[in-house]
Amino acid sequence: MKRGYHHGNLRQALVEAALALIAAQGPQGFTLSEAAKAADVTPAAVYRHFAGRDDLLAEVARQGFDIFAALLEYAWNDGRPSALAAFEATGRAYLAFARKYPGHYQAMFESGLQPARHPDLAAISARAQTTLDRAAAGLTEALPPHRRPPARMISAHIWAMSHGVVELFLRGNGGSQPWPPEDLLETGVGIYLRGLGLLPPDR
Amino acid sequence: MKRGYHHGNLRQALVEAALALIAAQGPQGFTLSEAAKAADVTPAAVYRHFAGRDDLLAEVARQGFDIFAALLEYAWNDGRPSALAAFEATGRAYLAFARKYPGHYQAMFESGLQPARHPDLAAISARAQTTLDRAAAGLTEALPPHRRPPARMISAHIWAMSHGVVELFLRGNGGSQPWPPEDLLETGVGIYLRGLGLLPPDR
DNA sequence: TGTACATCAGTGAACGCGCGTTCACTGATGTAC
DNA sequence: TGTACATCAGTGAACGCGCGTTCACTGATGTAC
Repeated sequence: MKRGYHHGNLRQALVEAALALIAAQGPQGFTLSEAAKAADVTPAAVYRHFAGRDDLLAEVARQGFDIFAALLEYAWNDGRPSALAAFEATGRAYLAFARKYPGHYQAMFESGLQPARHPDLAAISARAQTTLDRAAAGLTEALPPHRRPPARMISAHIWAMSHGVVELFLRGNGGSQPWPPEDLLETGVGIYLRGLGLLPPDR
Repeated sequence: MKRGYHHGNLRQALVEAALALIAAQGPQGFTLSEAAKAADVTPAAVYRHFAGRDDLLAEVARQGFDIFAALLEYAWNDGRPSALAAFEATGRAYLAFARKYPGHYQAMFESGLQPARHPDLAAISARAQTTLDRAAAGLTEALPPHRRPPARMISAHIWAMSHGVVELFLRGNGGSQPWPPEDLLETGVGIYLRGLGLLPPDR
């Protein structure tokens, strides 16, 4: 793509360069200078669009949370066709996001940046959390109140298992397993739902 | 502690300095130079004991896997007093290890070093994996064969949930939750075991 | 329609810093006689 | 028991490198008249 002195959309080009670097080398393999070079621009030019390295990284994470929340909401689809089916779709969407957007995922969960220092980040990540909570709440409505755990607890369990599968079996930190991550998550969530009493105990 | 020209046990002192740095600042916050400084020694002295930065980090991880495998084996205790109780103890031991040895844990699972490049590391981590597998296998013996999932799959599920709880709720990457990580893991594993048919469905 | 000018995105050089690593060396330790 | 000497753990200075960041600047763009 030709360009002259002015880039056109350097801000987004830098975000995408950062994404590629993170996806290829992990969140610590990303440097401001390399992102600038990948965008065919001097490192100093970055400062026209971001306050510095951390700010660029935060923007990557912010866009990630945006996509993440949208994907989860789409998968949840207001609990249709059934709370159970929608819940399972949400779990699958989690893993699909991690697989399809590895740069975003790592910026969000493995880059070590504190959401406290970027308030908009905390807000938008809360949106994703809310979707997970709603999916869990919809699920538990089928349960009699006396054995209905808090929705927030269920979403935490599912989130933990999903995140664990991503870190250990998608990223490979847990060595190789005989099953693809998708199958591991699906069976794990299935057993868990059986334990909640939402799936028949036998097979 | 007084010391003269010779340190006495610099090798282990460097490992411990690295552990403290990793625990305090994450696996990327550790540098060879700072570890040397913490051990009150010139950076060049490190090369008397390690091939370089990566080698020191790998030794930290190796010692971590050693402790980890031992703790899991101790908790499993050959399936006594019952396979179920021993399995639950193993799950608790996982989280206890992550809490008590944060430097080791991060070096093992978050430092991004490839076990392939350190063969002894791969071997010793397989030992921990084997303990988890055995615990899962002992557990499933109580199940009728027709609904007995592979032990390796069960251990992968539990490992994923445990690791997820550590990363999200112990390290704080998942925001704050109303429950301590220990409770989240305990309830999550409980529901999962119910789903396997190993705990009574009601309460 | 043409020109003067304000705006501001990107340049290029420079900075101080900490990193991992190397090298010739020094001085403490412990062993042989 | 005392001395000469080999061993080798740690020193101190230096290296090249890439990092994030700053600064005065330049030149493209688009608007006012």
